[in-house]
Amino acid sequence: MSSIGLRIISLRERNHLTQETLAGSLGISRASLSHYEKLRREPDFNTIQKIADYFKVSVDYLLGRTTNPNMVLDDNVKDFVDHLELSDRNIIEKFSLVIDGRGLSEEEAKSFIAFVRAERSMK
Amino acid sequence: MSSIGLRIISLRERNHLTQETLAGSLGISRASLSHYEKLRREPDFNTIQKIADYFKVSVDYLLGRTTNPNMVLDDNVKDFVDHLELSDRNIIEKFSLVIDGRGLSEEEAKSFIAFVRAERSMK
DNA sequence: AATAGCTAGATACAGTGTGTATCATTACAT
DNA sequence: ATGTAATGATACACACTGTATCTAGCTATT
Repeated sequence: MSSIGLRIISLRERNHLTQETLAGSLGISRASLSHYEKLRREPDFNTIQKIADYFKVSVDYLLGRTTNPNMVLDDNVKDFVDHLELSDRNIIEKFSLVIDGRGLSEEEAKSFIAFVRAERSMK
Repeated sequence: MSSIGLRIISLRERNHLTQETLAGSLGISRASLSHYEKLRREPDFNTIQKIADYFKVSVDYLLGRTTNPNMVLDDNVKDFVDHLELSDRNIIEKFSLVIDGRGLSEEEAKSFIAFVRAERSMK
């Protein structure tokens, strides 16, 4: 059902962290973290968001609702700009433009980018 | 901190549902739903995912996170646009939109939003 | 092989948080 | 005013969580 345990394990090991160190960073006990990984306990919203923030993934990813851990950080403009040399298509795939919790379709995002370029070229 | 309560209220009212009917659809008691909306209780992951699925939004959105990859997209885009709850200005501030290395001016962003709305309203 | 050190899984229990029934309150129409 | 629908608030039994602690596996060193 839920894959949050496997996701946390994967993220933790990918970053070469022990349960001990990660738990410390999250401000919880190692035992609690172990429980989350082994699906014996469910972290509360505060904790799951700390985990998401720590690994810079979405909560939906942690919950196994999406396979894409990438995300747009609203205040991380630099990261966004770093990827602007990609094609429109890649930009769209890399970042999900979201308004009010719901994403733009790929078509809309493409139109958006083309629209801004057209506007600018007029000046 | 968490805005899940307001999000649920907003989604529920947008869809003209009472606590009673929504709670029924989610398989929980009305009292529980009321608690979630008033931030007296935290739904477990199973329930919050039911809510996300029901309204076709992400869990990240429900939690009031500003990041949001891989949305569950709703085909009814027009309905979505009709119910944008943020002002244009808030949308602009929220996204820090950048194209071709240049941040969108407020004017550009407004044009974009108007553009998307116009596009969507045609469907 | 034995030991030590590190890491993670399992368990028990006190304490906290949750779901629900129930009551109170508000809003609104008649 | 009265009735009705909807929501907010409260109390309590119960379930779940966080943590300490114990156990076990693994690796390196001697």
